[in-house]
Amino acid sequence: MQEEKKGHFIETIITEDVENNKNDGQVCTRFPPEPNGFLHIGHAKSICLNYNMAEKFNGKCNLRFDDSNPAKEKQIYIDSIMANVKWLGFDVNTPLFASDYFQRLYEFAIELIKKGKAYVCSLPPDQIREYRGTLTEPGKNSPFRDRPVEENLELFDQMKQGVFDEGQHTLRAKIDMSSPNINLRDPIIYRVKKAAHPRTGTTWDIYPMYDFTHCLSDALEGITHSLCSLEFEDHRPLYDWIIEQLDTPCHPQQIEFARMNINYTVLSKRKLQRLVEEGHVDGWDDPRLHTLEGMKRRGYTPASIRNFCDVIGVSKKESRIDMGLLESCLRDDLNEQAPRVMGILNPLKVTIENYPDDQTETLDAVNHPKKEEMGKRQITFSKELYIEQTDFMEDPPKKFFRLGPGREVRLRYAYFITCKDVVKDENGKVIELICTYDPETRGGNAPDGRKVKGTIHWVNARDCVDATVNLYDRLFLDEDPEKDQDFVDNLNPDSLVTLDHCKLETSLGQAEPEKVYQFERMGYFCRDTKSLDNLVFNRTVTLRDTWAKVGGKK
RNA sequence: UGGGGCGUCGUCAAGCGGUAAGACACAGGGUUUUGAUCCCUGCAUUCAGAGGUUCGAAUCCUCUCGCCCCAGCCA
Repeated sequence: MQEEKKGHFIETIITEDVENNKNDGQVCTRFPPEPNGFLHIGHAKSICLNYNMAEKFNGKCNLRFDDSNPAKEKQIYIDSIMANVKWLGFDVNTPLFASDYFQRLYEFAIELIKKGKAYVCSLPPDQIREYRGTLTEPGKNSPFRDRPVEENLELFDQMKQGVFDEGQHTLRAKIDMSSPNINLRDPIIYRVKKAAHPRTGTTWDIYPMYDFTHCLSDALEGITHSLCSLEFEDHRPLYDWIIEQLDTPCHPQQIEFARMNINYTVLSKRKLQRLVEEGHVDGWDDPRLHTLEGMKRRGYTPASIRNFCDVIGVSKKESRIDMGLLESCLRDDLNEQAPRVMGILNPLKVTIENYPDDQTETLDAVNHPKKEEMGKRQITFSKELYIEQTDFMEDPPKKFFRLGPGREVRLRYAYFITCKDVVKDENGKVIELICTYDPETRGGNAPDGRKVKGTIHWVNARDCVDATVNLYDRLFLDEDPEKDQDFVDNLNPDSLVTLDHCKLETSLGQAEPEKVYQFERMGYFCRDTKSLDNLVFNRTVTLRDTWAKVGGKK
């Protein structure tokens, strides 16, 4: 009854199709990755779009690998892609492969030849290019364009038998060499390729090209709406042409949308690959990368990514989304889900001079301020503590609510403490604070109603664990890393800062991998899955920090 | 200079002839044992520009400008 919103343009199109009972009112989409690399956040947009449209209209979405180029495809990519799609929360129980259609595709090619709509061209690659013409000049017909059907059939069969080398012959669709749309200038639909295919091995010596494979695979699967990115808009006439020539089960409708771009990062396979190969990052799953593997390791949740894809919308306008929006979606989810803990990144020793030397007491701490069901945990307190270096200033400005000489603050869940003295090393660096505590403020409230401006986090120096923490920041300095420069020259030298000997509350010693915790006041962190032998945490994202923004600190 | 697309707030994005949704960001204010969260409030007399049609246009027409994609036996 409140469902009045129209949705994006693709949803509008599908809605109308269903209302008009097109395809019997059925909706079937597909996500068609080529297994030649790892998935990134841009793919997530397509995944969510396709699966969501299918779900919304009670249809289904096929995960279909577009594996028609054995020279570039590998099983590890297939495995990773499946794992990523599943991780995002979508069904991958029955993956499909274009390679499963190779025999049928071959038969379709024969049908085309018999109809006089395709021919074997024996022009070498450079000649094919020359004959194709340019953007402004028409191409010219191949001298092999009018080969008799029988000869075409025979040659094509020989191509299949493997009697020719790569590049010697191709099968081309006979369309129009003078078309202003270059894709229609007798496009190659089959080529000789002697590489072993991850799934079909060496059974084939010829492989269908994308334009031939994709539309026919869609048709064979009964896809109703074939959603792809803008650069395929020029291919649509070819998509339709092929379907129209052949006797196919249906004629899917190709609809194009703009792919995702995000500022301060790069998303193309080629660029990601270069970052990995040149060693600018740790690998495909480096937490600074927006590959799904990297984001997972960074601590991104599937829900946050799905929500992000939902929030950014779908249109035909090329856009660059603000990284801040991605982070906002992340924080939204993490704020709800992440249990709170305390951890000190840059420790500053604090000694409570009026606290009994050997005493240790236990205090209650809630795991989530708004979700009582997440329970409580107990933390210990003693004479020796650690607080964050940034929570103390020797000469604090008026608006600084934290600790300074003579100032009083609340230690979260514990007591009010007052800084009495500052201990420095020979270089004048503050290395320890001597404080007193008010025994009356146990739990954090003063019976006399006294207020403090600040509450800071802390850790018991006698009961904590040592950890290494990776602080990640955006990988590039400029919003558009490619503007006027090679993007690798724009890498942020501080995109990774590693901190050793961070002091965390003991419970974190058993932190589960892939679980994200909020280190109160510091951000969200998760155990690094690549270094489980040691206690290493990755910062997923910082907390919003108005104080830092005002210029209070770095 | 061929063809195909796109131009609405800083960034995304609704809008489909009836007088500019929402989100993020930003700026104020409130609550708060995270300077977090949460909660209010503000934030496009204007829709790339110029003409035109109309009682009325971001929405229709014309022209202009800007940006993206296409000449792989990649997808």
